[in-house]
Amino acid sequence: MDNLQDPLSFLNDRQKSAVLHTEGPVLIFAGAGSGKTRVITSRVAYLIREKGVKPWNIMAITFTNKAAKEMRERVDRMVGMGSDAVWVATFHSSCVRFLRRNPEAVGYERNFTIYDADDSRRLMKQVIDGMSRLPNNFKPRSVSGAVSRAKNDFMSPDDLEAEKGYDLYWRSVAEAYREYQKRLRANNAMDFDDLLLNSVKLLSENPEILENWQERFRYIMVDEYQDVNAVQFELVKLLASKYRNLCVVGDDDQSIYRFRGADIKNILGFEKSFPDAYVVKLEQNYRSTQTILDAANAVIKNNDSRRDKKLWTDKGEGEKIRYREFYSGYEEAGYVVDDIDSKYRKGRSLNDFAILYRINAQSRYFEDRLVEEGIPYSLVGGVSFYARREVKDILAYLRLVESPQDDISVSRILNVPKRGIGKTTENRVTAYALQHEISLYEALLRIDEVPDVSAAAAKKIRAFTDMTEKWRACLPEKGLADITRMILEDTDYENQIEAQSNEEEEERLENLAELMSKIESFQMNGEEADLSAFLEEVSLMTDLDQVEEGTPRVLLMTVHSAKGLEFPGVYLTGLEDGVFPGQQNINSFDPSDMEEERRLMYVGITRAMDDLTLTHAKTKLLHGEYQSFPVSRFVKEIPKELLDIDEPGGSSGGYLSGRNSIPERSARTYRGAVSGRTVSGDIGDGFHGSDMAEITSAKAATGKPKKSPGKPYSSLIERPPAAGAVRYTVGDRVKHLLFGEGTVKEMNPGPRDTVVTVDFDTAGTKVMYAGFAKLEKL
DNA sequence: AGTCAGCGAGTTTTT
DNA sequence: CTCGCTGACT
Repeated sequence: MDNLQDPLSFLNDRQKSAVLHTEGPVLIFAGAGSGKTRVITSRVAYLIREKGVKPWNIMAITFTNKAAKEMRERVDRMVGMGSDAVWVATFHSSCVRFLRRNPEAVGYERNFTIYDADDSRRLMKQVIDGMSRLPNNFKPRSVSGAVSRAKNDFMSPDDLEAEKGYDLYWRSVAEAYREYQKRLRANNAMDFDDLLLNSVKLLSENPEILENWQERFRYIMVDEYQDVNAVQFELVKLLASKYRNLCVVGDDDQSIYRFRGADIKNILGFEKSFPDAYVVKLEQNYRSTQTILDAANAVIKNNDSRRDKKLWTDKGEGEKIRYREFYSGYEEAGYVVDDIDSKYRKGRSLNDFAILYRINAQSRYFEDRLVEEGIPYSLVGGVSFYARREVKDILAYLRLVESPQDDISVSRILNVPKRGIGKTTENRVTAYALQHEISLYEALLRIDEVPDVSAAAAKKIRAFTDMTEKWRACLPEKGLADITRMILEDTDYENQIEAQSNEEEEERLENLAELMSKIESFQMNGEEADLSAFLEEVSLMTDLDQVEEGTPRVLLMTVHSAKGLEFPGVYLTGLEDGVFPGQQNINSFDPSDMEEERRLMYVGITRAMDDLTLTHAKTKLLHGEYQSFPVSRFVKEIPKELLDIDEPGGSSGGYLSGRNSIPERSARTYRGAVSGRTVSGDIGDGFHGSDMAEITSAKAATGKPKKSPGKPYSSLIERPPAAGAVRYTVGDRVKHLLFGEGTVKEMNPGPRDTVVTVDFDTAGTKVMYAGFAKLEKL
């Protein structure tokens, strides 16, 4: 006990009061970096050590596995013995545990499958394919989104139809929704929304089960409360309604998940649901310099719907925030990477830096540059490891072994790798299954009864089901890892990949090896490391959860992913009006859309501890076309005196020429890359300090201009245009493929190519590279 | 049954 | 630009 920290040490007065107020509802407004995790963990420790509360009567809910993991570690450290009985989990994994205990109460079997967004979209596509008379623009993606939003609002298909059924589109959404739910049920599967929804159903319809959990969780704490949606709020209310010891911690200014149903009203209106709530505001920030906080405050104060609060720190003023403007995204990335590089040379760890952007598509520029410079990086987000095709294929096999009712998995792998079971056969089996209301797999087992299937096809199908049955039979004695190996072997999966001999082949095999080793270490670590536990863990895992500490590397991620993290040096990039904030939010009629973007900016700024750099590229490749963007309105909301502004004169930044002074570094081998973007091999030798021509020729020399993040030179590097392409001059009328006709206003020699400004008759003024614009003189 | 070219469309953020 | 789908061809 003695080596454990006193729960109240290192807390300021406000934090202390939040910890000491253990009974009844508590609402903590915790500004960015105000030590909220410390408050929650201290509270847990205080409850156990000073109030004699049993560890198993305490629940702490978070949104991400990462947050849960961090909280778990800190609780362990502070509480010591018995801390493992404290329930620390995410909303989703908590729900899975509720549902696994009483699946029958919501009409499911214990081994139900969890569908991720991709599975769910596939199912929706099947549903839509089976519908007649579709409205225009009826795409799985948008329908899935609409259904998800309905679910997050507790709306059933009937509700949806009742509310919006006058409209053909929404009537069809309701119809698809109904069928989608039916099929989920038939597949013994739940999507992410169902995990929450069915948990609420379970608890609200079964008083004895609810009572059981209420008795268990006498003290409940919810982190990132601003992100809860209606269903999550209901769940929390149900669990807390008996003892009412509910402590929620959040920051309305950091609510950035509205698009997936999070409702800021839940935190702003908490006192309406719990009028006796004790409210604490934590405004002292322990993370950032005053300058950074001033900037954050200046931006966020432009939002109307928020609790007024103001972050402060005693950390001192610190450096000014650097604002840099560039002509292109390429230059922007060059600046950021070079800056990191020079700090790295001065002894800073690469772990000190994060490059943040609004949209994942922007990562390319930075990846390319980091690869050129030979700087290790990890990319969070994008296509996550478990969403990669080959990984999902193998997981689908495993799911099939676990739950034969899972039609989505069956149809995914029925002919993967190719085994001669074509679409025609699949359609026949599917029709038969639908008709007889059996699962696809069941129909495959009864292939002899399915009409019109050739003997040859039936034989192949029997080979497939025999294999599956064998795996299922072997599972109990062989275990997860061996079964996976058997699957790989029996399906000849790896050889099939090799046979394809395209350039992703190597990467795919690496991913499979990675999956295999993940499975092995999973099996080694847990006591109940069986197939279903693995599938469950994997289905709730995200990229961010896999970021490994240790290896020094720069992190690249979206601002969304960065929430909850902090870095000494942050590069907040792509600050263009139209990108951040995004065009659709600029166009939106709903002012709260812009407020959400502004909160995102606020989150981005407040990630920085000491150094913050804001960058803006005037021209960017978006939707396959160069477009010019003005600086983000959010940058303009920051008082000038907080900024160190250095706008390079003219269109070419001075830093590019300065690059030549960067000495060569020996080639470095690095690996890592979350999300399977493993970067390895000798990279960057000989090309440092190169100019564009060298890079381009080096590219040509490799003979592989194909873009692949794992390989040195991406096709996204802007190349010089074909020579002699420019046949017009200022004042000429020209025609553009997309923008139509216009007049050339300006032509400036850029660093690599002539920059043309054209005033289009209908599309407005565009700035573009002559080599790319392919303008035709009229 | 499988392959491949050509076309069109879509692009935010994620548990 | 890049993905995914369709449809024609082998």
